[in-house]
Amino acid sequence: MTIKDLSAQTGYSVGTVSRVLNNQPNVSEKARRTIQEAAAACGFQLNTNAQQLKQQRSNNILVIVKGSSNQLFGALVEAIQSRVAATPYHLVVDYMDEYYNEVLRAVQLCREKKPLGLLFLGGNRKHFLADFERIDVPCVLVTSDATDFPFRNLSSVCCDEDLAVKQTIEHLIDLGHRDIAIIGGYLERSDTSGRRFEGCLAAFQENDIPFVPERDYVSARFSYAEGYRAAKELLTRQRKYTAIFCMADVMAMGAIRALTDSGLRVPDDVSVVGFDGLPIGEFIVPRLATVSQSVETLAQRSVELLRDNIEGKNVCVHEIIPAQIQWKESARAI
Amino acid sequence: MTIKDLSAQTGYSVGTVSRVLNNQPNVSEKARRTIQEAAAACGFQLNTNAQQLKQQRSNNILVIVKGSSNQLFGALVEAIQSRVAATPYHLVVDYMDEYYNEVLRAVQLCREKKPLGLLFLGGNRKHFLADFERIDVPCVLVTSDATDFPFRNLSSVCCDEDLAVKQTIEHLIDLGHRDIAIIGGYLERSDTSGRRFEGCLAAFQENDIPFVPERDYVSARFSYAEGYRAAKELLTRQRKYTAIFCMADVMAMGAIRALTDSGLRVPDDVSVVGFDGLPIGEFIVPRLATVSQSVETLAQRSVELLRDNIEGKNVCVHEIIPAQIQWKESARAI
DNA sequence: TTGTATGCGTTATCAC
DNA sequence: GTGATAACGCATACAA
Repeated sequence: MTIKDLSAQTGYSVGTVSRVLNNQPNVSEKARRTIQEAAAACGFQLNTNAQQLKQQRSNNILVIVKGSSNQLFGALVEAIQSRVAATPYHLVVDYMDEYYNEVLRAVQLCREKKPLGLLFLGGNRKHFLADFERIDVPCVLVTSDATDFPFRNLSSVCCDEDLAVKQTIEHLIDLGHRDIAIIGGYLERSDTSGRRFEGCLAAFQENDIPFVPERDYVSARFSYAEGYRAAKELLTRQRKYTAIFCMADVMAMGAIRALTDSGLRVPDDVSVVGFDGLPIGEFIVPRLATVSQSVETLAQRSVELLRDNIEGKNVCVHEIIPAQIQWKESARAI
Repeated sequence: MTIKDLSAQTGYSVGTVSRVLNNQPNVSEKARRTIQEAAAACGFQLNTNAQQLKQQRSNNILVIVKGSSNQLFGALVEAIQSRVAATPYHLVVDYMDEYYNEVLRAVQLCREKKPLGLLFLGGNRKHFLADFERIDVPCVLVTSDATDFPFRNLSSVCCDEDLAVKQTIEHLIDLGHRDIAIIGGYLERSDTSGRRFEGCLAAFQENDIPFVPERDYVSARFSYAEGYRAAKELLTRQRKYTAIFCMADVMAMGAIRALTDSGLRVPDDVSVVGFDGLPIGEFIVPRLATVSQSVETLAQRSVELLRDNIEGKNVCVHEIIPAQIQWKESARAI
């Protein structure tokens, strides 16, 4: 079934059929009705390949997701999905390893899929500086800040993570904690971790709390298992910690399990704070104290921004969304 | 950049260029080398739309996911993704609400995307019987059984869920439990729930354990929040339960939180058992007793089966994968 | 308002 | 082994 068949069937030319099917003007009401009915009757659908070949573009928005064990991104993809569903565009999702080069992957996919725009869920500074110039469609970097990148087609939406982390650590300090350990990502590879690390450092320095990265920081991937491992490792170190801040909820949950397995109670013996605000955090025992990023807001703003740019607004915006610090049962005063 | 440019650049005709780029025979080694080098030099990539328009098909495998809060499917998608990445095919993922009609959606997407084959993550019996005949590409139903469907292009891969559930309940009975409640899906809408429910009934009947669905069964969606709600509801009922079996780990975790909030301890006061074997289950306190489905095996077999059929084997297979019952801390003998 | 004709980038069928 | 050339299904500029 092609527009040619539809043309033969209705007596109108393919031109008119095409115009009707694309809701274009300059078609008589009668022709429109006739053709629409005929199309509906046989469940006609335009051939996307022919359409896109002719128009030299797809109507896809591409999401590039760094790391699939990061549940936050899973939730984000879902939220983005439902927002894009309300637009004329299609969403194509591409997952890749946490530490691969997302920009090179994007360059590749742009050639292959010719998307209208790109959403990066997570991104590494070095990769962008090295190769982003090769991408010419509008992009939005989500959960990282692109303010000081020299690219006119790259917007960003993220939380004020460093500030939120700083305030979180400071609140731990207010609660009486002096021996605080951090579990986070590999700083040399993860900008997100770097930014959150800055927040930690600032809090420690301004409050004269001793913190020696080599001793008090453990690197891990963003997963339950690695959070578990990292906490176990902390327990082998000399210093005795009363609080652990984890740069992701999944790590925090792994850490809580590790502490429990070692006979420590959370929060009685050790307070644990995560980052992300995953739904599951509300349901574990104890409820997880965390820095919550609004998945809905992140999704909404990034899709809106991308749409604006796809549709010609041509603005490069860097939005900061406030993170919400949620003090729940897993942290306490000492 | 098109094969025309490549043709002009290398002096060979578009025919030869096309042959080289598709690894076809009847090309001289010299031509092959020259053209491959030229293509590599400018990072040439065939235009998928033109290709698929000409060939009248895509090289996509489509996954239709029912319900996105079901973490099991999330894990499955990931596992499937990595397996398909090792094939010549591309994976396109489509998410839909837990209770929509996945078959109608599939019919629609087949017209639109012309995939080589379909993977259904979850499926409803009624929907298949009503409309599946409209789909003519190879399909695999994952996590549900399609043995008694009259379709030659529908295979299936799933666990022996009813048996596993029956054994699980029987083991609860062996542990001394007599007052057992069930939290599951809406039976009229979820075949999966129906099948697991059969397992429950069989166990109760064969062991003469009283079970009245109206009193001892609560319907919920597959999410943390609904598991929480369902458990709270159980607590308002007359009967006092010593064990709750939940048809999904997410429900079980919600239920544990609800019990804890009501001053009950798990497993001391109430044992809780889930279904799925999600990674997080290993990390919550207490570790979740569960019926574990091997995500890896499900993914592997369903992709292999689909590939076989796409590549012409034309067999319709229904595989049963053994579920593993894992007794962990959230259940105990009384 | 409608019809006609051209070309998008590829593959595949022929001739050579 | 290689080179023309005709489709594939559609959008669109232009003619009517």
